[in-house]
Amino acid sequence: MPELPEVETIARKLKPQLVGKTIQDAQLRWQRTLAFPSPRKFRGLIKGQQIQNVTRRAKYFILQLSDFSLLIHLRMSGDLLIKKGKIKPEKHDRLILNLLSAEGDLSHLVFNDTRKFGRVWLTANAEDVLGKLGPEPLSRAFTSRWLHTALHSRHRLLKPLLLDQTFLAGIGNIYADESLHLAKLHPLAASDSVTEQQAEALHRSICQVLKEGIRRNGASFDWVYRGGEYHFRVYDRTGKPCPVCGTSIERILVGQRSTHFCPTCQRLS
DNA sequence: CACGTCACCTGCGTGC
DNA sequence: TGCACGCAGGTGACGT
Repeated sequence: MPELPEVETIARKLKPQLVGKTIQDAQLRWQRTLAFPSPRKFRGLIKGQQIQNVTRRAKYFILQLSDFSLLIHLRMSGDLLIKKGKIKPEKHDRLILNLLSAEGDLSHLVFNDTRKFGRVWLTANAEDVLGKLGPEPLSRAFTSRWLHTALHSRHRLLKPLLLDQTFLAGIGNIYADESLHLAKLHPLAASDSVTEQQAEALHRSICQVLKEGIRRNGASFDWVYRGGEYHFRVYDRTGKPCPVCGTSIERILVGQRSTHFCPTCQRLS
């Protein structure tokens, strides 16, 4: 489900509710949700850990604990919720952490994930999981110079390259389509054919759509994440008018992923 | 190295 | 109403 803006939105909301809480116990309700370590070790290690910070790297949540990092990836259908008091698990709750505040109040961090693709890691070395990720698009490391050079260091189609988390980390199917449209670049363009001006436009567009996503608290789909108000330009708008020129938005498959673009604004040279 | 295919999962909308 | 089918925000393991 969530891409960088959705994860950032959730992380900002969770942080004040989690920092300072102590993890009393964990209920793992779907074994494969836990990527590392084994369920037995996980439960032993996480008990008594205090949550010291909540941050984000790409589409991963990082819960900084006393002695470990708890990393969470929501993949397609995951969500993180806080519930207060006593609770009974819902159908798709995969992991529940029982939390205790300094005042002795009970609450729960619930990882709900319909499709079971989401994963959780408990590790002393977060780099083992995050080490292969490309730069953060909203960091100072991501510049249009870097992007232009990086695009020319490979021969790939633009859209699949934007989705490659080792190239640039945090963009998913929505924001890839949205940034290519804003930059007036065709999703099937070859990465090493992009001019310096086009790379500048793409850099600007990526930053703009991600910031817009964060400002609007992410995008919403009625069946999963609610509350966000990011407005799609092309994504999920097949047959509807391009907001720039009015041409009908087209949908094609690129690398097995649904891809939306304006055939007038985004020419393949 | 680049790309295609499949696997992992459940649920929803569509059309017959 | 029932049922088959296609589709979904992600990633990783294969094979060519």
